Amino acid sequence: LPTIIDVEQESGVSKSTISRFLRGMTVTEENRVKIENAIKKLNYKINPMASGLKSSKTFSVGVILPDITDSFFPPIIKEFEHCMLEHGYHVILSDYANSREKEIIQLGLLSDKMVDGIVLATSNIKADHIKACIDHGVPVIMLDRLIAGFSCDSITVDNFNASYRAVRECINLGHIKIAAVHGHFYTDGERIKGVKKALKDSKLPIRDEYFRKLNLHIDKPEEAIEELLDLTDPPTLLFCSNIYVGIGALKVRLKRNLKIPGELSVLVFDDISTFPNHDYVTYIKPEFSSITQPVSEIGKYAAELLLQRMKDADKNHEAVNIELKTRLKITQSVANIKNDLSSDQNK
Amino acid sequence: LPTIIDVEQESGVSKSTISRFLRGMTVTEENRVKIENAIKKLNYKINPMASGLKSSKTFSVGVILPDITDSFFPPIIKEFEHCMLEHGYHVILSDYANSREKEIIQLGLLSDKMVDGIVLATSNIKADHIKACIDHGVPVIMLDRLIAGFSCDSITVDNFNASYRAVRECINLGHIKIAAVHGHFYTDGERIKGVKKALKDSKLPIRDEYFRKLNLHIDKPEEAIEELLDLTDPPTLLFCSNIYVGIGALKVRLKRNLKIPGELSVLVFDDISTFPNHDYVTYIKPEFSSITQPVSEIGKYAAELLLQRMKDADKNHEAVNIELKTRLKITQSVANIKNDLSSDQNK
DNA sequence: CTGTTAGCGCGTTCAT
DNA sequence: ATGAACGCGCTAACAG
Repeated sequence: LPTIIDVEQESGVSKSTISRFLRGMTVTEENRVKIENAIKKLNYKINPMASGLKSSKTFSVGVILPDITDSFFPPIIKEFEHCMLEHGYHVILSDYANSREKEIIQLGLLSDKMVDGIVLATSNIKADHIKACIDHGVPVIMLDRLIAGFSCDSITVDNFNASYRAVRECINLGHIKIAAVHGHFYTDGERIKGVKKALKDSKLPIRDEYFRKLNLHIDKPEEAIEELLDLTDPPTLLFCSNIYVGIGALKVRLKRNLKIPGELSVLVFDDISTFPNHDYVTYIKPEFSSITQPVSEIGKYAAELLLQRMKDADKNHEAVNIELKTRLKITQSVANIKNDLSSDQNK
Repeated sequence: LPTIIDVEQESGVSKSTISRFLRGMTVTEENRVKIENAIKKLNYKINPMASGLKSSKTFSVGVILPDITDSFFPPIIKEFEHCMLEHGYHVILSDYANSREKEIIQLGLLSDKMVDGIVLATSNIKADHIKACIDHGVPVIMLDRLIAGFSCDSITVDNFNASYRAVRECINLGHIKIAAVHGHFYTDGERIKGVKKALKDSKLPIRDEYFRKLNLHIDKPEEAIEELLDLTDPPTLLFCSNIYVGIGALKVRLKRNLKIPGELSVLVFDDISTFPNHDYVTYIKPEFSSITQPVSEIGKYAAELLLQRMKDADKNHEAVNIELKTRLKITQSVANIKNDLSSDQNK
């Protein structure tokens, strides 16, 4: 492989001038031509390792995820990788298989590998590993999930507010008996807080038997949902705090031939039909009401924020929290109970 | 950051001995202790760029895919990344967005970046870029798709044989009017060859109007399927050459409330229910008959073959083609016509 | 098995 | 704007 010295000899220009040219600094028109010709002739490529040894830049960034087969992530990564590539960065993918320990290990490995930055969707509730990484000079952007009491750059969505507003809408449609099935992660927590706040603000009771917290790596949401349906006083509306619970609702629907919204109204945080290879669920009518996350934007903003942090890596920044807006779509899957009972209350 | 020289001073052992120790060569017990203590005390980490500058190894490999949101790939990548990590390699992800040109660019970029190896699911029909990459000393493993007339290490599945045998089974069940909807990629081609061979070997006619080749980036398989159904002499069995066509069949099924197998028997290459977040389709009965690909194994074998190639990079190997076995599952979605017509032919 | 020495290819002072 | 010289941190070839 040709080195910069070969270019030096071929072009007759000294290698420091070539090096300057290579990083976009001004060079005599005459030298520019000589250099370009020599580079083309030799098919010279800069050696990233030699370059990185001096500059301490690898031009690669890490993305650390709990599970790449979770269909939520690929669209985010796709956009992220696209943006990073435009700026000359490669993306290293790390799947930590929902293991908190492995997450910590992966973060350490990437940091040791001297990636220039990291995007992390954490499953941990302590942030020591992240703090250590940042202290080592590697900027970290938290994706989708935060850690309580830890301030860090992040990209999330309006979990709390979106859930709050969605449930308020359902309450306005007359729903009083509102249940929720959810997981035990950060996002689930925020969303359920929104649900409960909506109930509270509408002076509705929060009934413990209607709130089912699951470990979605173990528990089957469809079972929890069936149990809710089989209560002597079942809910009229089910809030599914994520796609897995939404899919659980779909299973129950298919299994019991459940009438939506006749027997149960359903609202899902996430929109199954927008997930990869899932568009066919739109043929199961009525579609579940949904809260759509802007996955491409999540990837885009993660890239932009990370690029910014890497640009001025030395400076101390305030942590920036970018909270993207979701889109609420109430479909026929949520019954208008109020209309049925008292149509005079409509404006 | 501490360097090997700091360890040298701290431990009193020369840096070349330290370097040897670091790459697992034998060292005096006495020195081992000194070195380990110094490393621990200083929290020394090897500098991958300085190391790579000498050894020309980055300990990272590239995976180049047409579309990471295609649910076929994430499980493969997951396993691949897992295996590579165990051997100290990181995985760089490159999505070329189904663009043949971008695929070529991405391969060049990764090769320039001096990754130690590459796994590629190509969309190209010429192999110049791959040849160039291998000539530069970067081993390439082709994944899922081959290029006609180009010999290269690869991991595929038994597209031809699996399709052949599946269709033979259906023919044995009495099917004569067999249609197929398929895409224009390598795998589709192999599978359709298998279908046609099965028809030929059973002395059944290959009716042009039953074979629909689509550009799945543009054409909607559900439309082609509906057209087949609306023929004056419609097929009794539909072969879907990939998951997208299978999903098209699912759409038609849901949209027209199609009776399976009453109005149409369906066989899909790929099993929708095994795709991420898709297990709920098992509640739509009867499940489509399917040919399941061993996705984890694909990732595992790709990793193993690549590791082997990187180990003895200088030697010239014969190209190895690993063809993994799929699993056929004929369900109630394929009608037993023969039984209905002539139960006396059963043994 | 150890330590000494000489680069790997490039970035970055300096003087000019 | 340019060229000469040094050093980034590590590995490998050598002599001991």
